[in-house]
Amino acid sequence: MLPEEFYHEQNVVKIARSLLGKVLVSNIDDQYTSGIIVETEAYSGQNDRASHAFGDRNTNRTGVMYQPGGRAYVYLIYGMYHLLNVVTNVEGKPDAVLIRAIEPLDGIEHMLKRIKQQKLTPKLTNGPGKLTIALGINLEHYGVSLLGNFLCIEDRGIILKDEQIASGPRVGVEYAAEDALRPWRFWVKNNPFVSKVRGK
DNA sequence: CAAACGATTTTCT
DNA sequence: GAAAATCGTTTGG
Repeated sequence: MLPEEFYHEQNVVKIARSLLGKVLVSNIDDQYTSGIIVETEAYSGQNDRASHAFGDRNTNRTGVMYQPGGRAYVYLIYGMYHLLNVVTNVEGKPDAVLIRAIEPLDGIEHMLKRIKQQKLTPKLTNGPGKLTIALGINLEHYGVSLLGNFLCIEDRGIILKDEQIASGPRVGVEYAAEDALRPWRFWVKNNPFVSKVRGK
């Protein structure tokens, strides 16, 4: 399991890049499931117009981002889907990395059952709203530690070379003015589990 | 207290 | 390509 210090790195973009190839593990409802992280996006605190914490909005919803790194920030989007973020940086610096896609590894049959599918296809986890269903993540896991039983991230020795990693503008943040252009989305090239860009 | 809206996905045409 | 599904958070009166 990754040490607490990993999440305290001050450069959230650096963490987003290095989370690729790590393994996200959930142990929820006595079901052990996991997947390799293949797509992430960095959200950088008060100065990022795309971040929920832009303008120093420390509310009940965004509060966990102000905690020290190493927790999960789970929230509901469009009234139907949960998205999972990894809180980073130190206390008072609301940075987070959105996990957009994973490649299923352990407990695939449990994940298929959760998302009501028969066989393994990229549709299982190739989107931020779907991987949370597959891993059994919901609002009950808002603020849980990534160093605890329910959720954690492991390094299983998967090494990605720079040429296997692509980066570009983030998804769904066109409203964020100049911040929308920042290449803070990272994904593994040619990996079928990376999410498709919406509407194309 | 009421109303609008979003870091998405699926389905239908 | 367009639209619906659906609810906690935010914003305004």
